[in-house]
Amino acid sequence: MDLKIATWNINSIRIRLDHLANFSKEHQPDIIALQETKCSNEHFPHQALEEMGFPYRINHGEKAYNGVAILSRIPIETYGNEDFNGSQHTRHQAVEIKHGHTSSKAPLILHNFYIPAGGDVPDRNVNLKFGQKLDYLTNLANWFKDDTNPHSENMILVGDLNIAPLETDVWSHKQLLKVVSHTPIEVEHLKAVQKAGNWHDVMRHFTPEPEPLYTWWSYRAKDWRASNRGRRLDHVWVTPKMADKATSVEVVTKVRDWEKTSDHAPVLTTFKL
DNA sequence: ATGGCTTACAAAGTAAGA
Repeated sequence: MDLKIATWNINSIRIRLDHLANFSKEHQPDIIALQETKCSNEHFPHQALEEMGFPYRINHGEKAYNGVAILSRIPIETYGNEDFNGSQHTRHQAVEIKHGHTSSKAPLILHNFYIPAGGDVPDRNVNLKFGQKLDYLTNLANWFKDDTNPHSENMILVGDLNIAPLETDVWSHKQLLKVVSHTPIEVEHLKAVQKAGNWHDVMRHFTPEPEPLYTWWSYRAKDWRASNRGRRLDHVWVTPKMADKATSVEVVTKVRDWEKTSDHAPVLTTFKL
């Protein structure tokens, strides 16, 4: 079977329900992992999402900020959520995907992350948020290394990781070296997470360097396509067992053109199970 | 020219994004 998984920092789920409906209709994803839902569980728009064709929904949100959710057409069950830096922010949700095509005994796990943005100044001595971002990544790496945590050989990790690791993941490597999201210390921390879980970068498998690849463009540009000052902040990673099952990845830039859209474009990945 | 915009909020200016 084909399994289509989208990841999208939607920047408020409630204000963009129509966009979500249009995106779902056009691309027919089986599963959508959302970040920055900015919505407590109490106000989560279950009915609208049910009508959109997502009978399985897991929201892990809070009022006003952060928040992750996973919507699905096929059964999913929670596999846990972690607070990796003690901030009590809702930034992680893992689910088991019950796809029913069990060629392997190991469960198929999807991790959805919203990693802290990290504030303005890339120095933990003057900017607490930057320290919290680095700590989140350090603790995440340790969590993946620790065999007492629930892991599977079949895992997919998606989300807004808020770091553009490669030189061609940003519009200007030189001009962004001191800008939070592309500083060398953040890149090191992200690579440590990648190594700890033996994660493979699916987006760069299909679009190798040095081809530029972005998923986020600032709201402030008059014409985001013309200036094209993008960054690849959103990612799709897989464990080695899942790497050859991925058949395509698309950054759906068309959505970034929509009226009052998110500053992140959705990323759509297809797997053959 | 990276902050020019965008969001949430027991609402008029803050906080936060990145």
